[in-house]
Amino acid sequence: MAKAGSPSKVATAGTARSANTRRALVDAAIETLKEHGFSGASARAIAERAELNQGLVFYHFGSVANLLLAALDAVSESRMVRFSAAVTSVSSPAELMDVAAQIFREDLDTGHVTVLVEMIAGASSTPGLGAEVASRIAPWFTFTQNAIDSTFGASPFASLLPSDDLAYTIVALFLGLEMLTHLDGDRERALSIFGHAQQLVALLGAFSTFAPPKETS
Amino acid sequence: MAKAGSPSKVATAGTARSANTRRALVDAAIETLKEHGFSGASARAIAERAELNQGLVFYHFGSVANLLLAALDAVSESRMVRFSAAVTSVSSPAELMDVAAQIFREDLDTGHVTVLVEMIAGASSTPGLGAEVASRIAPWFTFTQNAIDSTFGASPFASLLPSDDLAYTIVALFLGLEMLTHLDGDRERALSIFGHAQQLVALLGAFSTFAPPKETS
DNA sequence: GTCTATACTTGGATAGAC
DNA sequence: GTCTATCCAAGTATAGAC
Repeated sequence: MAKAGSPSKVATAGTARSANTRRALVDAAIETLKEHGFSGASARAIAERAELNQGLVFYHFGSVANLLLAALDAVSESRMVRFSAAVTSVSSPAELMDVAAQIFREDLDTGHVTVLVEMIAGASSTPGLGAEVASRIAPWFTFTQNAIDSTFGASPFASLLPSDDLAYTIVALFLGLEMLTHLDGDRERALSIFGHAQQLVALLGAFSTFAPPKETS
Repeated sequence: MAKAGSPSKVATAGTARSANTRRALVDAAIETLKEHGFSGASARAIAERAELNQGLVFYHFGSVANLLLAALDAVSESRMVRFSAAVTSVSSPAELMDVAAQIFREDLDTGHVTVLVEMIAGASSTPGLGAEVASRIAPWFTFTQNAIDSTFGASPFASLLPSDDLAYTIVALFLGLEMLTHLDGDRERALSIFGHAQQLVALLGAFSTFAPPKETS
């Protein structure tokens, strides 16, 4: 499946300025994905933005698809760090909603979710890419599910809406809202929706007692 | 904005076999979008599938982007017809949920929503395409909102979740679920989620009386 | 080991044939 | 008016320079 070659293939540890070049390419790939989408993220376009020779894409990553996956890894990791930090300070469903809204706002500004969306949508163009993207999205489901479990876990609502399905739904909603917002440029619409969701959670809280702050292990 | 030319430009009524060629190209464009996504939907790929000369794309539609928009129009119209028919027989929120689940299942099978998703995600590649796609998505918001108003309209929940925001959310959820399902191939997951939504609506119905079947005008 | 110059392939677009 | 043969630009990939 992967072609054997001498230099880097998929992700050589490498040393020296190689790392700099790779980082520059990954950064440029992220920006290009945000600005011109998957179909606009060619080796030439990315290299031009990084002010590097186009051939370096293939030397360091083997293919454009591999570089884009590295870009997806980078944003995914950075977002996961940010998410984790934000969620640790959360103890109630209402607070979790606040964090979710805040995170969504940030993602809208930074364009990080756009990278996910473009990679998912672009996955169907290249054989095998879908599976690679899917394995990189998977952590988001478990992360979201954990966040739900540790706040809504003891709530009576948990029984009629399993947290894995809810997590899947929330990720889908994030992606869908990002896509539409990116399309129509109507930031306020999505933020208004998060506002309603916050109210709704508050209302649900009035009907029943939720789980107390649950420390992480 | 649009380049003036002799033959068809954007959508000439045309006559004779021209219409056949155009239809064949549109059909092939839809299939190509479903199978290879926006970035794989080149003039060559589409024409090859239609067994037509690649240059016909430009003669009949002026550009690949215009052909893809025509494809979006076609699926959008066909889905709108299907939707409208399904919704007219609906009189309660529970029934509306049934119809929504049914429609989603159909869209998953036919791949119609994939076309929307690919066009939205691909819009950022070509200047001006985003606005065109947005104007073709807009009817879906108003349609969804109308469906909500005529079933949930008199419900007390309408006050805490405006129907336009709810419609936007539902469209976003549709797109997001389709994207994820297409990625991981897990049909059952999305259908399970619709099942929970149906239960939830039923539960809400138990808390309060909903509006009676409201005839269209 | 790192990078550049070059080869080759695919895609968009049109001049001109029918 | 409809379509095809052809042109040029952009994309991927690599052989070879440093």
